[in-house]
Amino acid sequence: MIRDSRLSSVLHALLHMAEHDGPMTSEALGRCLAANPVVVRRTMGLLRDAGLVASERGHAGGWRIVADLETVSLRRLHEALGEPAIHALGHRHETPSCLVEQAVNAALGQAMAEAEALLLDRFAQVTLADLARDFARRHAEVRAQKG
Amino acid sequence: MIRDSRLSSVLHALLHMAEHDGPMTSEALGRCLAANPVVVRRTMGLLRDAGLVASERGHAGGWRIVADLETVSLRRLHEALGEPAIHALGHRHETPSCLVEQAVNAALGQAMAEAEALLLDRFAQVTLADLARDFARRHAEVRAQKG
DNA sequence: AATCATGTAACTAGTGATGTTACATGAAGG
DNA sequence: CCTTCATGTAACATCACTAGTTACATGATT
Ligand code: FES
Ligand code: FES
Repeated sequence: MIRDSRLSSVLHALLHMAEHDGPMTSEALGRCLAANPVVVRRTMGLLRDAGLVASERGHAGGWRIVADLETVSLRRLHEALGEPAIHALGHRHETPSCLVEQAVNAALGQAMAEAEALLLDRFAQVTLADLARDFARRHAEVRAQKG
Repeated sequence: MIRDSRLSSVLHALLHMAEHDGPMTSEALGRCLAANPVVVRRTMGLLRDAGLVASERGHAGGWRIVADLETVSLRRLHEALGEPAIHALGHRHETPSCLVEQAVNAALGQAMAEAEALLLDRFAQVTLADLARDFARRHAEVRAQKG
């Protein structure tokens, strides 16, 4: 089980919703993601708290996007999910008194900080609209091959 | 205990060993790392399998470095540890049939691959000797401040 | 009123490093 | 020889975290 696939999940869900008319229920999204509806609510609830989606109960209820696809970047979604840890590696002690460990943490920490900065920068430069366009391109390719 | 701190641990241990005459026991290293001696053996055993350190039993036994500090990079240590996953994030499905998920995985995967490549590159450019020199510099700084 | 769908709490499952106990194996010293 | 020391390794517990599941309350629509 990979550690955290929520960013991947919400992206899949959001693009689905973008291509879909009207709200989508947690159960429908759960079927698409092969995930449990309660987990969908749990995760989408974080996006709702961030003002990116809205939820409604009752008949014809479900989830819908309330943000502009052009302005929502992967980084904003990452933040909406609570900025979970990106790296699986870490230090043993954060603020060691030992000089050796300080040297080790400095070297490791700098490399990891650079990698994290790069990743967040890439995340900031990709929007939901970009992904929707990429999907449309892939879709057209497949149709062209079949036809 | 939140994440994988083995690379940090072995770096700390190796630099300790580098500054120390004769082999160091797992118990002594465990005291320095605030770790269990069995865990030390477990982790150092991977470095031994990679030919970076040697272990001996009995009186005056313990661990010692058998590689050149100048040639052992953080990346080589990372490999010796079995190249554990660097990212805490991941995809839900690796090879999805759904085009939406393919687009999502492509975008996420590229960003993560770039970040991982950068991190491994930084790891490749730092050797144990570099860290030892950094430690010596910090040590001199502290002595200068005290004196 | 019945139905649908979210909101949320509470619990379980699975994963992987780390902690711990226990015992076998081999090397040095007496 | 035999005691001591230290590694080698198995087996199991612990911890943190996401994901899965069950159960029930709440609110909106019909
Ligand atoms: S399963 Fe619905 S588009 Fe991915
Ligand atoms: S505790 Fe020994 S140098 Fe870090």
